[in-house]
Amino acid sequence: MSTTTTESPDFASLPFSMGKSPSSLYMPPSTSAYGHHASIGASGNGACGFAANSEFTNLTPMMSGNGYPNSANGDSSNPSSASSSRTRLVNLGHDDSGLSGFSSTDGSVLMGYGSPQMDMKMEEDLEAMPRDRCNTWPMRRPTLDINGQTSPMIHDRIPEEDIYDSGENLSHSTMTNRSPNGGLSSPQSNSFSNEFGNTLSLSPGSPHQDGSGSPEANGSTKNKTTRRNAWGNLSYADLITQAILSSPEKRLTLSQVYEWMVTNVSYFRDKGDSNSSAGWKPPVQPAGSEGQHHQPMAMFAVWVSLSLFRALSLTDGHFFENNECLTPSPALPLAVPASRVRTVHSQSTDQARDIGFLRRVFRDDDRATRTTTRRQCHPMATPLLDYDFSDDGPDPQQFRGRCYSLPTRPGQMLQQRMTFQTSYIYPDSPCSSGYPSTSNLTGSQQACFYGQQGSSYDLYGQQQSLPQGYVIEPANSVSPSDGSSSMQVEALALSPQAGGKAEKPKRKRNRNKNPDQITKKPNPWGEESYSDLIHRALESAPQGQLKLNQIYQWFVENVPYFRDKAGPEESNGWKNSIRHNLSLHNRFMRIQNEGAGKSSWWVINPDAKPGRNPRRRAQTMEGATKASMDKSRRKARSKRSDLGIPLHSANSSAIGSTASILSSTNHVYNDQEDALNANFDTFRPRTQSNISVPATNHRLSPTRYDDFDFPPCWADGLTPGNSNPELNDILGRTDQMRLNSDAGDYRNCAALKNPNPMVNGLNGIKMEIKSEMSSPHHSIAPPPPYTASQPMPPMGNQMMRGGPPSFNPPQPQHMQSQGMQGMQQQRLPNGMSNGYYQPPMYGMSNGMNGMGNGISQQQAPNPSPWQQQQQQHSQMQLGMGMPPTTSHHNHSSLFDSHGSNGALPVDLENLNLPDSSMMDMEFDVEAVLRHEMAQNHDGSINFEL
DNA sequence: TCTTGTTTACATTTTG
DNA sequence: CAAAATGTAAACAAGA
Repeated sequence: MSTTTTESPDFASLPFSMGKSPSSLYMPPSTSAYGHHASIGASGNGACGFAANSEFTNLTPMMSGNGYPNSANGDSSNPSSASSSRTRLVNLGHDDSGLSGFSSTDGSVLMGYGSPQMDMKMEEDLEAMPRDRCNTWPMRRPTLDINGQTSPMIHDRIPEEDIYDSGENLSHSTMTNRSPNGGLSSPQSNSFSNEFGNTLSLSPGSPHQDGSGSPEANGSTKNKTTRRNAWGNLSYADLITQAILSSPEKRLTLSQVYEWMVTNVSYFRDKGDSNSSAGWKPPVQPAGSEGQHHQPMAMFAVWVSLSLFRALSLTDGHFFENNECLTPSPALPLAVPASRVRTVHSQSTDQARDIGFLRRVFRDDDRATRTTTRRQCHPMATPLLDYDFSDDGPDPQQFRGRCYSLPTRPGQMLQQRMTFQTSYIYPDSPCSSGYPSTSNLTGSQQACFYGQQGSSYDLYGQQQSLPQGYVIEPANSVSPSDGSSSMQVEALALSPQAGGKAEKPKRKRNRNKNPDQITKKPNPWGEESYSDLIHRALESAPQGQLKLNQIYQWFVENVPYFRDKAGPEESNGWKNSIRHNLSLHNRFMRIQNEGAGKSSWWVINPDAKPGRNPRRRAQTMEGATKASMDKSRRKARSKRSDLGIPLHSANSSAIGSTASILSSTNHVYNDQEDALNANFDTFRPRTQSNISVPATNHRLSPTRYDDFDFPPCWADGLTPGNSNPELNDILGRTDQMRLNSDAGDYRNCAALKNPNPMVNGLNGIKMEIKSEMSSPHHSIAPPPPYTASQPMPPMGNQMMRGGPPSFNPPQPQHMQSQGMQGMQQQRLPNGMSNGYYQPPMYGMSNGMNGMGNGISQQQAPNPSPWQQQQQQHSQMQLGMGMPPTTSHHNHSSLFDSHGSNGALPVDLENLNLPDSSMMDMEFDVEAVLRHEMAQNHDGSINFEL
C-alpha cells in the first residue's frame, strides 16, 4: 500500500461536506440503483462508501444496472449516486486518494473516503451551519451539573436521553478528569495500558466536560443511572474497539478481547473469574480452548454492532456528513485545522478491499436484517486514516463533542491501517453468513475472502469492481438512547432494492454443537453452502453467467479449500456437488449453449426470491414430503418393475420436460402414484431439462416482435400482483413468473412472458415459422447473455425488472442482432416448468432498446405482413406457452377442441398433461387459442413440428 | 473417455 | 418430531 499525504490547504478543504452539500447527491427513485453505479460501486481504484444519513439505517443493496466493469468505473465525473427519494448517497470515491479524513482538534477523527475532486466540490459548502440539535448530543439534563461544561451550547443541544451515548465514552484523557467514579469503576481504569503497549485513555464515566456523569458530582439519583454500564459509559463495542485497536496488529482473538477487558477495565477485572464473568463472557474454557468461547448474547450483539458501526464508519464522511454533529459550528470546535488533515492515498486494492468489506457487510442476500448498534457521530472504528497527530499540541484538552468521543489517542489507534486481513471486525467475510463467528478472529480472514487482496473475481481478465451498491434506505430516526443499555441495538434491514422487504436472516448450520468446536465452520471452506458459493461465483461474473468449468475455476481461485482440492481426484466430489446444486436449486438456471457445443451458461435465476428458494423438486410438491415422495417413488418404481416396465423409457422423451415438470407438480394428481407412474421415471434428455433454456434452437428472429404490441404487463414491471394466489403459489414454488392480475391482459401477458415453446413442457412442439428454422441464427449458438444476473444479490422480480437491461453478451455481435430473440429465448416456462431463465421484463421497449436492436414494439406502426405473421406466430407460440387462465372448467374443452379439429399435433394430443388439479389453475387455454385463431384471420393455428 | 447435467438416495443438521 | 436444508455419493445419459 502506498500512502501519500496531502495536506489540505485550508480549513475548508475538509473532505467531507459539513451540512448540506452538493456532495450529497439525491437522485430520484426512478434513477436509483439501476442505471448507475452509485457511490458504493467503486472502481478498482476508487474508494467509495456509503452516505449514511443518521436517519437511515436500512442499507439496501443496490444493483448495478449494467455490467459493472463499465458502470462501476467510479468515474469522478459521474455523480451517479443512487438513492431513493429519501436516501442520500454520495459519490465518494474515485481515485487513489479516496481515503481522507479530518479530525477535530482534540484528536477525534473523522475519516472517510473522499477524493480531492470531491473535496473541491464540497468546499463551497463547508460553511458553518446552525443546528438546533444533534441527534446524539445529549441535552442538558436539568439535574445535571453543568458547571464543568466547556461548551454551553453543547448542552443546550444535547438531548437528555442521549447524554450518555456510548459513543462519547472513549474520549480523551483530559475528559476523564472528573469524579473518580465517573468513569470506569476505578480511576485507574481511565488509562488503558495493555500488553500491546498502547495506552488508551478512557473517560467512560462522564458524558462531557461538565463532569455531570459522576454521580458524586451532583449526588442526584439520576446521575447514578447515567452511567450506562457498571463499568462506565463505554459500551461493549467501545471496549472491544479499544481492545482491538490497541493491539499492534489491530486484531484480537475473542479471548484476547476478554483478556483485554479484564486487564484494562476494572469492572471486568473484578469479574474476571469464571463465576463472575459469566454475564459478560463465556464460561471459562478448558485449557487450550481459548478463543473458542461461546459468545453470550451481549458479545454477540456487540460483535454485530461493532461490525456495523465499523461499516458505517467506513462509510466515512457521509455518515458524518449527515450528522449534524459534524457541522462546523463556532460553538463546536470540531473542525480540524487543515494542517491536521491528511488524506490517505491508498492503493486501489486497499480501497477495493475496504469497499469489498462494506459490500459484504451489507450485501448478503440471505440476510436482510442485522442487529447492530446505531453509532451516530461515531468517527471511530475505522482506523483507515493515517492521521498525523504529531502536532496536535495541547488539543487533548479541547472539547470533544460527544460524537467524537470514541477515539482516544487516535494517533495510536490510527497509525496502523486496518486491512482486510486484519479485519477482525469483519463479520461478513464470505465465509460467514453475516453472523458473528465465534471463531478465532485472528484466523485467516484472507482465507475467507474471495477475491483476495488485489484480486478480482474476474475470470475473464476484466477488472472487477463492485457489482453492486447499496442505497441507504430511510429508517426510523435514531431514537435517543434510553440509557438502559450499553448500546442501542437496532435491526438493520438489508432489503433488496427491489422489494425492500427484509429477509429473514439465513442461518447457517453449525453441525457441530460441541462448544469447543462451535467455532468451526459448517463446511471445511466456511459457512457458505455450495449454493451460496455458486451464487457468489455467478454474481461475480461480468455477465452474470458462467459455464460449469468456470464455476469450478471460480471455486478454485476464490476458495482456498477448493484450491487445495483442485486435483483431478480430489475435485470430483465437490464438482459433483456443484453440479448437483446447480441442477437442484431454483436459484440457478441453465442457458443452453448448444451452438457452441459447449456447456451451458449458468445464471442466477432473477426470479429467485432472496433467501430461501425451493429446490426444484421435493419442495414443489405440496402435501408430499420428500420422504413420502421418495417412498412413493420407490413404490412406483417397484410397481413398474413388477410390471416389467423399464424405468427409463425413451418414448417419454417427447415429454421429457413435462415429465420433470410434472414430477415437481405431481401433487396435483389425485392419485399421486399415477402421476409417478406416468412421469416419474421418464427419461429426460438433458437438453430438455426443466431448468434449461435452449439458447439457439428455438430462437426467434427479433423482427418477429418488432410490431408486437406488448400488453401493459410487459411494462409494468410484471408486478407480482396476482389474482390467483394458488396459481402463483405454484408458480412461485416452481420459480415461475406470476400472472398479472390484469384480467384484460393477463393471458397475453402470461404468454408473452413465456414465449419459449418449451415453457409449457411441450417439448418437441416448435410453434415457429419455417423461416425460423432457416434463420442464420439457428446454427449459431452464442450463449445468451444473462442480462438480469448482473452481479447483484437476488433482488426479486421487481428489482430485476425495474431497471434497464444491461447487455454485455459474450457474443455481442450476435446478441445485438437478436434483440427480442435474446429475450425470447430465455423465457421461463410458464407455470408448468421451472428453471428456465426469465429475462427481466424491464418494459419491453426499454429492454429492446437496451439490447441493441432498439426496437420498441410500439414504435412500429405498420407491421409488414410478414411481421404480422410473425406476430401471430409469436402470439400463437406465446399463447401456447401460457397456462390456461380463467377457468378450470374449460381445460377439457381445450383438448376437445384440438382433438376435434385436429389442429394440435400428435405430440400435444398425446401429451400427458396434468389432470384436473393442474387445470384448477385458472387458465383458459381455449380462450387463448380462440384468440390466436382470431388473430390469424384464416382461423388456423400453425404448428411447426 | 471425459464433461456436463439430472436425478436419486442417504446422512446429518437445522428449523419450525 | 417432521420437514427442510445441506452435503455427499452415485447412477445415468447426452454429447463432444
